[in-house]
Amino acid sequence: MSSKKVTSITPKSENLTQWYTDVCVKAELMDYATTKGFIIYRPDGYALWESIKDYFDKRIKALGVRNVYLPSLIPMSLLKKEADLIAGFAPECAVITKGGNKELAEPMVVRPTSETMFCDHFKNIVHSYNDLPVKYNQWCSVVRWEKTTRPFLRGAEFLWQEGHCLFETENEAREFTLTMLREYNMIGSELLAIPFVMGAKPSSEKFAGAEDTYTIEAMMPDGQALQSGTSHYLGQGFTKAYDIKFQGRDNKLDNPYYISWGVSTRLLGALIMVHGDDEGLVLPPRVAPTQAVIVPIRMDSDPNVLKVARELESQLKEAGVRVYLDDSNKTPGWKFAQYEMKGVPLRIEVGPKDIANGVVSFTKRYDSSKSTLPIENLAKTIPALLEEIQAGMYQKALTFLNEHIIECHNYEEVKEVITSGKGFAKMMVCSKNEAELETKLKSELNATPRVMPFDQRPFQSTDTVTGEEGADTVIYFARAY
RNA sequence: CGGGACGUAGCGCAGCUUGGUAGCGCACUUCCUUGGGGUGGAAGGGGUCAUGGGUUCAAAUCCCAUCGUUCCGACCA
Repeated sequence: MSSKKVTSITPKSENLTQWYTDVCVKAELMDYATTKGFIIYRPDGYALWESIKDYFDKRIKALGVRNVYLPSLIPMSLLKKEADLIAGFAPECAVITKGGNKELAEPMVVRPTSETMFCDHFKNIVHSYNDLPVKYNQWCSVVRWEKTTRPFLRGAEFLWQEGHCLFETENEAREFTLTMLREYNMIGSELLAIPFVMGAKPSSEKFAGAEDTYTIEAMMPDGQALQSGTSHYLGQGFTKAYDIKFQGRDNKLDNPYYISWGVSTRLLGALIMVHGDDEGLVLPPRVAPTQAVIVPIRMDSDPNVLKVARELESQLKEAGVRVYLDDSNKTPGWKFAQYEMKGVPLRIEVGPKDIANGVVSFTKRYDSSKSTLPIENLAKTIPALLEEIQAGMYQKALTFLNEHIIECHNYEEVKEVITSGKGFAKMMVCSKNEAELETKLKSELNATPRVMPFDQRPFQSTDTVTGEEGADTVIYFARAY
């Protein structure tokens, strides 16, 4: 391969964070905005979010969730009603104190999350058990005044969806909390080709005001964890604080059970990190804005090339493939590098030799494998190939995840796994030791308990660190983004 | 929020030490050439040197401050 003349990306192995930033900028997913800490979503970046949104919006509507929109500004007094929430979010709130030239009687907070606004509204619309359940969601942006920001992974403003639902009973609420977590997991398995670890957060990592927080955690290339989506069982804490009451079947007043759930544009960060390589972005076909690019070879000297390429383009479009024919006068080599950088899953080459042989050449982005397909029937074989790529990418990521969840039998092994970036340290823990363990791993290894996976099959009976008998919990510890 | 690096054309950089009114590569425009891994050539267009102040006859260059980006930590989705 010749030296990269147009753009170059820091190798992934040399400096992962620099590599990540390079890919975000050079694959034209985002640009930095003049407003500090904020980014501009460029078309190729926003398209990824739209894919996720389109997919997920259909899914939640099928579950009876309806979309709403609430104000982006929250009066300070309203936010303060739930003590844990304000304690958790106050340090990162943006506050507006003036309207026009006039000092506001009460400061307004730009929403960091909307539990308070939803609750304030819910108390007006919920009166009886007949009004339940309420299943609302909103697509919006939220603002959190972060000290340090990274494109997609942590920004002062990010796009997300926040689901807010009320139920008559605890069981229904808990069940839907987990339903949504499974939906999040499917965004990974069905769309982004990212395998997640599903499970519960230990209490120290729970959402401010939640009784239980469930998470999907992704494995980053450096073995660190990325919390990629959360679903919270909030119990009655909020509904009591905000005085939401309904008359039950027993004629008595009760507070409904509340849950909230969210995924954000952080998923784009996960997508970039999990699949990207030294050549740039690698996209799974189902989210890729362009699924296949056709590169004509020697199109000027052989007029037949462009003719065949155009036929192929319209054939594939008709078959529902998001295809792009690059008939610009750039050289093929330039085009190859360009679309690799942008992560296009499949490159199709059409040249005189191919036409003579009755085939097209193709290269899969994710594993660089090259082959040919007969030129007949491409409207069938290309979509099948794209699905094969999707599945291949998921398998590759799943293998990586499994190889980097490492059972640890003593503290030395935990230390080795964490400090050498090998992945998640899978530990057996006696619940009574959990708090102490957290403190120890936090201070000594900078690792936190990421998740208590739903798969709680024990791999030994003794506590990984203390060696005591009676270890009852499987926990993954890791460094986190 | 601490520590380091950086800010000069769309991108990547040189120029700064030793002040004298801005340059290179890529990208862009036109033409030719080439075309199966970033072709080669010719002619062009594009910059109040991050911002503000100071020193000076004169500042990209020296001094002070501010802002921004980035990397490494701490903190948080």
